[in-house]
Amino acid sequence: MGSNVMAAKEAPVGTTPSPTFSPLYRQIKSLLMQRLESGEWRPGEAIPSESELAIRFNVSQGTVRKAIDEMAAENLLLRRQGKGTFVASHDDPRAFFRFLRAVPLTGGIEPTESVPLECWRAKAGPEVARMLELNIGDPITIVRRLLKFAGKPVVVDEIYLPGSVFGAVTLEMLRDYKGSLYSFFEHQFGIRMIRAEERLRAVPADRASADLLNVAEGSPLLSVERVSFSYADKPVEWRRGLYSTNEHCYFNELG
Amino acid sequence: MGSNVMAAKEAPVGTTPSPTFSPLYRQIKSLLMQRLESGEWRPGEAIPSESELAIRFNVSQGTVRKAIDEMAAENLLLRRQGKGTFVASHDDPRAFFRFLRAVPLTGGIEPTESVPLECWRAKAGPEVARMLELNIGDPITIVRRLLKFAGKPVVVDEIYLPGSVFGAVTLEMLRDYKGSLYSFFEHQFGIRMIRAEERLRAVPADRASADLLNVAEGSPLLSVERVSFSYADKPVEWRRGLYSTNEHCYFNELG
DNA sequence: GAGTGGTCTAGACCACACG
DNA sequence: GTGTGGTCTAGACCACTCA
Repeated sequence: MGSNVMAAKEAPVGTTPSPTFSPLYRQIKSLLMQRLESGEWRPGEAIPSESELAIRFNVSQGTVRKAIDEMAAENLLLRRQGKGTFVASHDDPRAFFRFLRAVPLTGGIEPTESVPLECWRAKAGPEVARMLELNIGDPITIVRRLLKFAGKPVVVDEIYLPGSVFGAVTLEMLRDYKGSLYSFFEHQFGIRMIRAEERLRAVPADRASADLLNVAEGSPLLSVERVSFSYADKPVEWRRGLYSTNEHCYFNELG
Repeated sequence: MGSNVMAAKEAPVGTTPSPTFSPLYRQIKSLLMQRLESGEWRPGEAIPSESELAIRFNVSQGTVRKAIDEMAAENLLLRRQGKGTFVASHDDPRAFFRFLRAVPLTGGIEPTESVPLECWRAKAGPEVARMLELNIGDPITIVRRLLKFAGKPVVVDEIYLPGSVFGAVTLEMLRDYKGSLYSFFEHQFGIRMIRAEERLRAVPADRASADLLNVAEGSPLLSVERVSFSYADKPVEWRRGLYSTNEHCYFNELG
């Protein structure tokens, strides 16, 4: 019908048969993504209603709906019937469990507790620089913390953060904060993690980790290396966790 | 409009505010699931077109579409524009990678090869019985096999199957079959795996596994225990894999 | 009751595959 | 060209939340 936000076709021009065709709802999705990335709508806040967005973008409500559908499926937005559509947040316990796959072998759930151990500044070495798309020597912030399940130590994490964003993190801030680490990043630094890649291996326990986890030096630990991404696939955290898997395991569902 | 396949509301009757409301498209989805479970449409085959299903079920095409959308999102169906909608199959290499998360540390992909080692009958012990929802003592079939990446051994699997379904499996059949194990199950036994749960731990290598994987006895291995489910959440496979993670890792994406 | 998301419909048109 | 899935629209009505 009426003229839309942008041309329905982004000029093929080239020789390929259908190079860059993008349906309207994906263009709307892109616009919504831009709003999220720019921080115009913050985690936990409601975005405008479907009908208002439809008017604003000059498309039908169904088209807005399909854009939001996809973003809800990607856990970027959260729909609540009768209330509105909200920007996903790590304050939500569901997000917590999506990013922590350790569970007791016995089944059930146990109360978890994050114990920050250290926090210091350093310069990025080659590996961290590559993972976080930094230059070697760029400032980074490193956090070491222990994760306890039902009071028992289960995971030691070493977390590498770009100093440009997380330079102000201190051990005190971490200790004082009530909530998950990602919730902390969200509120204190305006960075929301939306996706992560993990690589798992089995490794022998080093002395320091063995002591922290109450296992014998050299006993097998589960090494979980993670790169977390914020909007626009920007890597903003690299971490390595060592999991004691005597009473817990890493749970994963394949579909 | 016209009368549909079933009542739009399944009589609340009780006192709860909205006990079992199920939208039309979910009822359609249930009907489609029944067709899949019954084997009326087999893996790889096309199901009737959306418009035909809409007529058959006396609903609009959009409603059928939404039902199929959900099933496609769950990897039960596969849509191919211009061709039709197909029952998902493990012949599809994409399914293979969804169920095998081992990748080279160096990145890239390597050719994989499954080497069946042994196949024998046994009776279900307490653990297997629980995992496969069998009775203790029920017949089971056990398969041991080695998974090689680029010619090198990386995973030893021990696979427990209910004898009632997989009693006819032999080492020769496994050796002769070209394709993945789940593809084999699909074609030879009509069982399609649609979902699996994995529990990962780090364990010391036993002598036999160490020899097969060319690692030292006692060195850390990644233990991956898996229960696979077919339609209607029926568990039909339990397996334990030991992964050598010196040159490979288990890759997982969190969203 | 007003506002929001959720469902369902009917119809038009587009993109793709295949003969 | 015919048939399939994919997009987009417009409108009606349902379910939920909150004031």
